[in-house]
Amino acid sequence: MSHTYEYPRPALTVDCVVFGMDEGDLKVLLIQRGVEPFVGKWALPGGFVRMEESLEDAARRELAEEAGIRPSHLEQLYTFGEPSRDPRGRVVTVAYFALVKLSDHNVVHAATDAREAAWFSVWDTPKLAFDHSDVLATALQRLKGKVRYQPIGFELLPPKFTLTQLQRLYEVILERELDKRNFRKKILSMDLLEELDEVEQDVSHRAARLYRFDHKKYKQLEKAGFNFEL
Amino acid sequence: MSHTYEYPRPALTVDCVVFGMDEGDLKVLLIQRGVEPFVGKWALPGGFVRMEESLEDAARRELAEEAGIRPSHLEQLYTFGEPSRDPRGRVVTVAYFALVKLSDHNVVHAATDAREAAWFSVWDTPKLAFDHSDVLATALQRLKGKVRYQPIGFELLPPKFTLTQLQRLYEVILERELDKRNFRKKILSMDLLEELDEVEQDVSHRAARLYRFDHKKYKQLEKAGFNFEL
DNA sequence: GCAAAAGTGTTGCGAGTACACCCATGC
DNA sequence: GCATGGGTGTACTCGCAACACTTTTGC
Repeated sequence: MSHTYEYPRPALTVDCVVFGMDEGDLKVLLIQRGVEPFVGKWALPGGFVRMEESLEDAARRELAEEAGIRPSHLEQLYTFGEPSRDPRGRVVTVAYFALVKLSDHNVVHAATDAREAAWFSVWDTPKLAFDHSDVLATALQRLKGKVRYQPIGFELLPPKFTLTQLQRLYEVILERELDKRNFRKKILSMDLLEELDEVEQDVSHRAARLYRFDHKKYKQLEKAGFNFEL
Repeated sequence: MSHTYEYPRPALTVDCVVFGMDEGDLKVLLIQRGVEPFVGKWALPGGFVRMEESLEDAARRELAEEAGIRPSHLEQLYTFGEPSRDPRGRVVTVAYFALVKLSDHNVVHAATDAREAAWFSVWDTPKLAFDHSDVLATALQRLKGKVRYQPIGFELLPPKFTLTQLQRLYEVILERELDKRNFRKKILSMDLLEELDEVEQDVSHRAARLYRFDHKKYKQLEKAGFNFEL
């Protein structure tokens, strides 16, 4: 055991920005804090990293514990380590970025340890604890950038979706309107969507055809040098 | 002081991948380790984060201490935290990505603490300590991706450079040849280069005109919604 | 029959790519 | 005078953006 171990160390946490799409509204999962500091304030789900788990495992564990959520996409976002970011002392946090299908039974059970969990529109969140507003802003930026050149948007939709749903998703994330015909042309020409023999139900107008994203085909095309774009 | 502080914590380090461009060869800075583990092996410069400094400050400090280098570009790359990545125990490292102008007096003094520092071609490095090969690979990927949509390539060149130098830089990083006329047309049309009334010296052929990258103009255009691309 | 959303093609423009020759300089 | 790299313009292609009307369904 080396001498380096005798120096004081920053504490290490993970925090997760979990996005979900609810009927054309982009939501983020927040937890109401039950302990000091910032008791009662809303914050990103997260917690301390244990000695024997990887960072990603820690993120998954916290999400399961605090909200009963198993994200369909999870990636590391950024590490925040300003000395003053936590009033308790030096705490460095590795932020993760997650996408979930709200359709799944990801209906957010109340958390294990008496805190509350809830979905907020990303355009209208309360003031957050710590530097979590910065973390959220960074995550939004990442989502906006990445959705255009990687097909991660599908992780926010139910397995079967209409093209209009897909278009709305892009419009909300990119914060601009898209042309219906051009959008359909582009996305269908990539040949990544499986056209199903089903239509949406219970709508009071012409029912739209349902599609499924073909993960396998995408992996194949990707290996062959194909690049998803918008 | 909360109970959370009584749990054991991972140690926290920073490691830096520093790139330099040497006459058409892309180089990375490595340090020969002077202490266990991996004594004598080559590794990325780095070290433990102190309690009172930010992560970026830690990266800058280590670069100054170990190699006397002050990078012209420094950004966070990725955080590596597999429990088994360090034989001494749990060590999480925040990797940084740096670019330096080799022309500057960044000639790598021998390091402070008896270790040696040297530049290696990125295509021909020795086996590295820890998971530093993964870190290097991640950094190369980032450089390759980022150089196309952000004008960071200039941080690898001397303040005054020729268009051919610039083109070689892109060719080396992107690992493909570019067309001279198209390259010049594109880069000049962005109006980011200041055409100087000077030419390169001491070449045994027609001397090329020198240019300078206009950082100020770029910042302005960026604010106005301009996007650099290739 | 009316409201509401689904579905469907064509055209013009601009950006990217491919491509070859003469010029200036040092030796 | 020859070797070495510097410097320059055009034509074709393809992808992107703009744009409006008919169809289906529920009420």
